Amino acid sequence: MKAIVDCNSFYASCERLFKPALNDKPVVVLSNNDGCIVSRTDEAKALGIRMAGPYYQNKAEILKNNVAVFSSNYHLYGDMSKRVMETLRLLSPEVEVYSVDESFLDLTGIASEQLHAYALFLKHTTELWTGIPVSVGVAPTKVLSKVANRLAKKDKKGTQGVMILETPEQQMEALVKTAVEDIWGVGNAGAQKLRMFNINTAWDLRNMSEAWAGKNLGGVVGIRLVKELKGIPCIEMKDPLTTKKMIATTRMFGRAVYQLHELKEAVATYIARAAEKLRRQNSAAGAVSVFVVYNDNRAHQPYAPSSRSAYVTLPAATYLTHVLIAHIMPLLDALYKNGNKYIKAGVILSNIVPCNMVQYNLFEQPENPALQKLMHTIDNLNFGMGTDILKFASAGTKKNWKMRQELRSNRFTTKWDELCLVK
DNA sequence: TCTGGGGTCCTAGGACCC
DNA sequence: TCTGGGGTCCTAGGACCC
Repeated sequence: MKAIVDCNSFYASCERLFKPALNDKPVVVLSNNDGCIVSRTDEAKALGIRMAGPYYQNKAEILKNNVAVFSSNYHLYGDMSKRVMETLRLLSPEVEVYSVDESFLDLTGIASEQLHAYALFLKHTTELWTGIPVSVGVAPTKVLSKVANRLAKKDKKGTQGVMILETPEQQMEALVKTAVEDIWGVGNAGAQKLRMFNINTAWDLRNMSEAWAGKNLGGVVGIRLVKELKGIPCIEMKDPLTTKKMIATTRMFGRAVYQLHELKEAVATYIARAAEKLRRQNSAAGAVSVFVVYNDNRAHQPYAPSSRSAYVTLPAATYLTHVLIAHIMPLLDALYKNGNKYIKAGVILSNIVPCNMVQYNLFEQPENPALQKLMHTIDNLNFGMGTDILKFASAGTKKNWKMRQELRSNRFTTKWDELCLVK
């Protein structure tokens, strides 16, 4: 059996933790640039505030109902996430961190009659140790455990935030109550197609043949999905040591940018951030691409931006920030068009390899060990003393293109000067 | 005025090889 | 008159996730 432990309204719960007066009150958290609503408490959901809805469109409703609003505070959420995951690792031998707010646990070896008590124990211990409320779904497959988790979360009183789907009867009851668009792995396109075939619930889909799913639901993906719904595991636990195959840093600008030198500053900053992530997993990148998003002046549609991108394969894989910058800047020169209004840019590192396996050739010599040490030192200083204590000159110093975050709470758990004060 | 950021996996189709 | 078949590798793009 597998469990999924999922934090309830994770970002909003992190904010509540340091403002207990907000317990039982509606709270929402916004995306970067205070653009969209990305986390809502049950009270905010009950007001009809939609997930991923633009903030400005919900502002009236938010003001009227006295909803507490926060900008994203990734220092705080990242640190709380780490605490939750560390707690789970102490309680269970095999934990796969699936996202910032959820993990799969392998429950092999726990007897049937113990499952419910164990799931409750996971939930209570996590909440006691971290202060973050969670829901737990348990089932033979990952897809079914997500079904269980969703129902547990929807009916917290009735289920105590825990649901086990072990017997065929339990599974049928849960699947009948789950609409196709609420199944993990079924998106908008898939749901529409299923509805056309008059397949409306997860139970309907479970009863289709694998051959049908293979033909109509995207080949192997569809077959896997139907099997998982039937209780046959196809999506296994992932090795926690796997490294990322792609590393991206992309941002909307806080205000539009017109000048090439500003665009270059922003992109150099993103490269530095991406290279940091690369070094953290001891990898090197063999290719890098850059893209810019802009509104040109002829565009009459209010939100119909265009984009351009460029790609370069490096002579040898590298994790050195300045080497990456040197390869990207000429691409940016070529992409830039004077007069365009730039609203976003990003870099994507790919062809990622472990840094001790870099292939050199006749013309590319291995990195100088001194440079390796320099990167290590920069990373350590930036980590210990705050991001951007040390940086490359090409990243600029003014950064007036940086994103807006007007409603950010304190970084209570990661900055000395922002600790919670107790009178 | 105003709509995020960072990932994974799969498929189709082209280039190339013998 | 008549012009194969099978395989691999790579890339772009779509769908999906939180």
